[in-house]
Amino acid sequence: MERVSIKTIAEQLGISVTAVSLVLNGKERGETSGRVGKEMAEKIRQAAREMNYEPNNLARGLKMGRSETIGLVIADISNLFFANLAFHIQEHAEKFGYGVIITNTNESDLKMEKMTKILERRQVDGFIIVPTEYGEPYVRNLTRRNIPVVLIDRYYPKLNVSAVVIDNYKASREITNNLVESGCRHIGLIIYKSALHHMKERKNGYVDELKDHGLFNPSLIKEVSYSYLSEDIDIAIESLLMKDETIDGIFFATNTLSLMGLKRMLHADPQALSKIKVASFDKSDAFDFMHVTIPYIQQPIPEMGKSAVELLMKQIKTDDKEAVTIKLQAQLEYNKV
Amino acid sequence: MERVSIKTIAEQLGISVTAVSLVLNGKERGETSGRVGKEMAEKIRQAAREMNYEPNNLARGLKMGRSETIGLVIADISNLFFANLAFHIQEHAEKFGYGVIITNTNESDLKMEKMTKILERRQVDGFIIVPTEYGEPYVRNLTRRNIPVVLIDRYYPKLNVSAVVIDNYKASREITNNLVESGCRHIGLIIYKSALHHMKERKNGYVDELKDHGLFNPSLIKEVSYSYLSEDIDIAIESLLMKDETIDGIFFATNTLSLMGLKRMLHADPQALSKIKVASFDKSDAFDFMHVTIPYIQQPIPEMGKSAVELLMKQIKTDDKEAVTIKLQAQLEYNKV
DNA sequence: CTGAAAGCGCTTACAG
DNA sequence: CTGAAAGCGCTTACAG
Repeated sequence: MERVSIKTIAEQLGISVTAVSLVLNGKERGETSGRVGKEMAEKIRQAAREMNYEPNNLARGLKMGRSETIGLVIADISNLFFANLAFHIQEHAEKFGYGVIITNTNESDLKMEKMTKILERRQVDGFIIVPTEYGEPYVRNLTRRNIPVVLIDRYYPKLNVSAVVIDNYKASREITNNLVESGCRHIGLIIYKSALHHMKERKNGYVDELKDHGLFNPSLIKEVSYSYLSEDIDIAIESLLMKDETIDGIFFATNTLSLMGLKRMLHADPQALSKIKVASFDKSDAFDFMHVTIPYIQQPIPEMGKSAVELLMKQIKTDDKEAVTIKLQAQLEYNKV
Repeated sequence: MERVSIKTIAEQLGISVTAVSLVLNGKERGETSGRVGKEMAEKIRQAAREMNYEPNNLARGLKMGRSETIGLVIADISNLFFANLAFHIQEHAEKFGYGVIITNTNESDLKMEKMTKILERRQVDGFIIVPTEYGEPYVRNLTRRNIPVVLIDRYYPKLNVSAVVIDNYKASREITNNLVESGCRHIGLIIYKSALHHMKERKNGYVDELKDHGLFNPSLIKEVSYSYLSEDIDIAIESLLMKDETIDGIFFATNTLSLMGLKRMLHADPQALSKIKVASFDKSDAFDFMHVTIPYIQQPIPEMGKSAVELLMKQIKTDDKEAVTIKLQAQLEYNKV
């Protein structure tokens, strides 16, 4: 059971590898390149089938200078939001005959540098990256060398790179407004302490919306750090619940934050949700089990994945390296009570 | 900004590519192959650094016949269990300098065939596969050609292939017994209708344990189909809750089933959990928000990923293709109430 | 200690 | 209509 290559087939049939390659790539009728007779073409195809020929994509990639592989750099594949994103990126890449190598950064810029380097060695044709805090230089390093890159979910505003994001500021205002409309007057925010632009936008949306209503109170903003998440959330919830009896709403800036925050809230006070209305960015499975309405921002994950792949493909297939930022619409939705 | 190859460096330094390759691979002191002088070696390393040389893994893979890539074939990356598994497989593969290409089958055997083929063309050195129902021929097709394969989470009992699984039968008995011990007498089972061995084991564990207690009632087993999941679960819950007033326990055979089943249960009757005790395979985030104790089987996901990678590496690096089945211990755990 | 050369499996410009 | 040959970027047996 030897490895069967194009050469094996050629020898078997007593013809040239050229003919075999041409036919198997459907180029036997090409203009510039040679043509192969109809019956010979059929013979080749049959032989390939019989011998279970499978092309070697490594060799093809080496010759063509294209690996037909996308490097996906995300924060953490075990986070449901990113897992969903990865799923859709993959499904869509497949339609272009592209494979996806997934790597995790765990929100570390050092790992981001490492992962982009590893993927580059593997000759990926382009990158889809969920950029981390302080990871800007590594993205710039890629684009400077004209390597196709599309950022997703987040982006660096000062960097001229294609990106697929949602309007975080607008979504944040919208959901904050929703809390206000439903009667909340003292709305806390639990958000990551981060230099990332989308976090700032979420914060600004909340701040501006509350200011417009004359309800802004900076002491109700609790910033937690990714590295000490569990501890910080405990403290944040504690301080919002205990120290401020008037609190009647909490906006969680991500699904992880809402999941952990809700646990802590309900642990501290099982009746907390009857006094405090909760809203969140992204959905969590747990929402469907709360007995109160929870508005959340539903990001259009399938479209985000699709757009990112398409933007990247355009960069790969053409020389059009112009940076395009696609802002998709997020929806305000509610859990089923 | 031209692509810098080993040749570029060689020309720059006026030496042979042999020397450059040897040094950059740390083989300048090799026994059989040539040796390179110390100062020349240093010069080469420095040039590589200065020129930002990155090796081309495609070329290396083609020459070596190894791509240092693992093909991961799972059912669905957006399922939390598999996402976690993928995460740990990746983290561990990285330690061996291996990358992971992830593909989804969505539980379809046809996609399994397609994905293994695609990954083979990409010259992956081995496969880690969560096998689907009726996917046996495609796994056999790989092993027959001596391609390294490790099955994970599930396996085909008749196929002699390495696998990393847990003792589903035992875990199922254990958790069923737990329900019995806590007083349940009429325990329903909601499980996938599937020919997959691990599902049968979960079912058998439940059946045998109940028989031992004289509590077995076949009409309490509800098998749902993957393709009509939502509808089937509705029907199953309906029939367990409505038609059988005596039911006092339900064992869900996977986390997806328990998540959807719980939603349906609580929708039908918000007080359902005070009358019916629930147990599950695998944890769901929602459990922490239930106000009752839910025992669940915690699979050792990090160890599963680690073992699978190690088994595969052994197959790849040695000629030892002997099939090894690793059965890991699952833990019975509880949500925090 | 060092280099010329073959070859991994492909694609394709070039020459018949 | 068809084939011989070069070359993608590596590694390594072989010969000096």
